[in-house]
Amino acid sequence: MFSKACEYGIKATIFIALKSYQGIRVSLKDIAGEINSPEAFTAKILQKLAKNNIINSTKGAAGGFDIEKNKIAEIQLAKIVDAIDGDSIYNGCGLGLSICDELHPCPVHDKFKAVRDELKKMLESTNLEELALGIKSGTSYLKI
Amino acid sequence: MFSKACEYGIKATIFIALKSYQGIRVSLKDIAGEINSPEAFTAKILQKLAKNNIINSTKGAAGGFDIEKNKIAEIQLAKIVDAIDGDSIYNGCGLGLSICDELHPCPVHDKFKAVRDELKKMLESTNLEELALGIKSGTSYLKI
DNA sequence: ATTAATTCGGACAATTTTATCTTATTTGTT
DNA sequence: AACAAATAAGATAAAATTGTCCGAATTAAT
Repeated sequence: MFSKACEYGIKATIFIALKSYQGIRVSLKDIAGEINSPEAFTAKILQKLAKNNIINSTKGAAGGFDIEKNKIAEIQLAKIVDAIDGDSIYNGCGLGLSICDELHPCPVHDKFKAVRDELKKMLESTNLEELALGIKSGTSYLKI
Repeated sequence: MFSKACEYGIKATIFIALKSYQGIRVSLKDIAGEINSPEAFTAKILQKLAKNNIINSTKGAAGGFDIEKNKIAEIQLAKIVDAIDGDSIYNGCGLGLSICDELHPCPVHDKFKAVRDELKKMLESTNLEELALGIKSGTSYLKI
């Protein structure tokens, strides 16, 4: 459904949010260890997230990544997905047509639209706070 | 959402179904031209569909691909997707965890489950006949 | 100032997906 | 039987995605 990069990006952001609530800035190494992802590849993804103003990155010793506490509840999953994979998942044509709309629909246009709209709605209505909370309370997990 | 191979596969199968209703067996060249796909790559996909008993392939002069008329309404989108992309789209974990279930869910497990279940339901309830009909009646299109 | 711990950025490498080419095989037609 | 028109199958190539490495830049601590 999503690219590997996007999967890592979502997990990383959740972990950073969780630690940010505790006032802790986390390093790349911590993140990669926690979400079980390749370090250097994760670094690239974090850079992208930082450039999209989803996370803060701080260079130097004692540097790392964090998110302002009061921003966490305002960051939707859609924003993360958009930063990494773009919006083609819920906007592009299901069969890859470059033009596909009500006037010139692909054979599955309507059927896909329903599913994609629900996906979009879900991504837009899910925020980082609730996801981080799930990890904190031990009802969900970031690895294995 | 789906791989390019799967997109081509779906479009090809719809076109083959449409022609099969008219008693016409279509060649690889016709198919690739109609759905605007690379010929040799499309050939590989058709082979896979044939091996999965979704389409028939006939070798030799006057050969090509077709589907028994009475099978067309029985072939669901899910069957085509499954043959080409497998079932990971609606069965795998949204964040790529190898184990992700009610007992050990990823942070987005429940939210994704809803969307994926709808996708699955849609794929399983959509059959080739209705898709081919859309093309036939000119209400949907296979290219551009 | 020096050092150590970090992220950044660019180059590179491996893997997967997509696409192509070439040769074999099959089959209808002459 | 020979030929032409197809698909099958394997090898190869190109492109995209995923993953790695290394030197540069930044910053806190000593």
